[in-house]
Amino acid sequence: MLEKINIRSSVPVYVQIENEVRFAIAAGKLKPEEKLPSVRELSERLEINPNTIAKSFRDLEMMGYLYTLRGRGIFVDAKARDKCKRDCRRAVVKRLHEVIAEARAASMPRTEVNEIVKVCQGLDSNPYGELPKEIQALTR
Amino acid sequence: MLEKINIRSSVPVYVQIENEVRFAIAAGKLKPEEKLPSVRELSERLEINPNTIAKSFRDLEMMGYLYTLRGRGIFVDAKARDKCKRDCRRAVVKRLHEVIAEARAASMPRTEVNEIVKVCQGLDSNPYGELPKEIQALTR
Amino acid sequence: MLEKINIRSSVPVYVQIENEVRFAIAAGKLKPEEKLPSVRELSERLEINPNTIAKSFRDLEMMGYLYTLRGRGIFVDAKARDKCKRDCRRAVVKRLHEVIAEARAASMPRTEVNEIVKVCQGLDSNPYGELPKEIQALTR
Amino acid sequence: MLEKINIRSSVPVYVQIENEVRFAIAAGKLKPEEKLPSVRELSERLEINPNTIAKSFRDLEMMGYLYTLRGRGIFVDAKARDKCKRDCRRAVVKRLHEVIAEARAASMPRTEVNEIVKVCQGLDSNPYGELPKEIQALTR
DNA sequence: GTGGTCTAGACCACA
DNA sequence: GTGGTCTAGACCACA
Repeated sequence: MLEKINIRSSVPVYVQIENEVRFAIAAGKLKPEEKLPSVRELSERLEINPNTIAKSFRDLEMMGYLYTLRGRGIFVDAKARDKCKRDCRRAVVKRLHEVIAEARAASMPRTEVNEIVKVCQGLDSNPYGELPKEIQALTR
Repeated sequence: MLEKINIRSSVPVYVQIENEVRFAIAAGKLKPEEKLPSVRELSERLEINPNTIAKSFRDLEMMGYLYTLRGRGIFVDAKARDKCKRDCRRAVVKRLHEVIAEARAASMPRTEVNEIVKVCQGLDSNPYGELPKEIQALTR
Repeated sequence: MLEKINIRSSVPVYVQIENEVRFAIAAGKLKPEEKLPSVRELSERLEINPNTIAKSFRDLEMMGYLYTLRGRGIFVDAKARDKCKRDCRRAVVKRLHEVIAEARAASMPRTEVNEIVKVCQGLDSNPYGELPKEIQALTR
Repeated sequence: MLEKINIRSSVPVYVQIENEVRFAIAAGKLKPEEKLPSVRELSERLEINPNTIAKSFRDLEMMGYLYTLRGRGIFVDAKARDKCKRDCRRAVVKRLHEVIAEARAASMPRTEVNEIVKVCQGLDSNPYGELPKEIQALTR
């Protein structure tokens, strides 16, 4: 978990971290009541400013996914998974709508959009990493 | 053209303007060699600072979509349309890949993604405006 | 004369006109006391705003190259040729210095600069038109 | 680096900054991955508005010479040097062609051009500063 | 601390 | 009339 952070991505680092954690909770990789790695450990491992990681955890706590036990660490909320799934779905809906509306605005044929979706669905890649070659092939 | 600017969107105004122009070129609504409205006129019509409009036009010129004739105005480059289509396609591919990879990471079933795509494809909405009710219904 | 105006050049149209006239005087193609074409005729022939042509002629008059006889036209000053040669030389010196100093700043070897100069000296091309193919070959 | 900005020059300040940075990259004074001074620091040191500096950096980023890491700073792109050399060469070729073609148009003898080039090559002066006395001597 | 966005407005070059 | 340059300064996102 959290090995996929890409500081060159246009997606802010703190958003990438928040997303990684939420995706992990939604996917059941982070279990209810499981302890997260400490800010310090992550900061060193990922070579990311501790303030950035702390901000992500603070945000996730405010959103109700995590809770802090002072002196012990940060833990996954027991009811986080369902909430996570709903929120991830909401985000996906909003962004798919935006991209597809843009494609319409540029009068890209719907069939092309469908083909691109099909190729993307067939992969299992890091959203913030370099584009896989199957995707790069589509951009020509 | 260019009536859709939404100053409340998190997408910066200058990016919205650039996108609107590119979509219009790609869709053939702005013809090669056609003159764009003047910076001042747009600034008044859209109630946006002329510097912001000028920045968008400058960017689009650097990208090769527009060219300036001093004292006359700003025009659509003769070869802009093909370039625009390619670039718009590239952007759509990149972003669709990102969203769908996120959905995978959150282990959202592929069938759900397909359903959302289907609904979005059935609409013709402003990418930066308020979410249409059909889309809002999907977020619950 | 004055057929070489290129409205797409980054050199302003009025400067191109002024230069063309000065070069023609320096080269002896425009003789002392010779009458220039009227603003109106040039404006129509070159498809250039009459204000622009009038500005060029006004400037050239202020610089002492031309004089106006009201109702008759604009004429080349009798002593213009020597002055023109001096001024052209001055401009060439100033600009050659600037470009060569830039080449030094970018640490381009002096030998390369000399080679480029040699190729340019071998041609007889329009300064404001498209680059001739011998020059384009040098830019790779 | 960047001490040579001349606000009285007719070359716009942001262009001078862009050129200084490009020359420094081409000459190897700015190394790949090196961090540039911050916008604020330069703004204070050079007494130039931060917006102007930021514009230069933004342009250089769009041209592929620099990249930004949010919250960290602006850095030299790893592949910038070769690109820079090519682009600087291209600019020198284009401008040398223009000046020399002007000299031809004014029927200045080629030998004179060669002499001026020779003197310029013997100096190491700031392209945008005052003309050195050796050059001024040539303009009489 | 870093850079990015946007507004307001002066002033200029150009056609 | 057209766009370009530059300053000043507010406010924001990010690390």
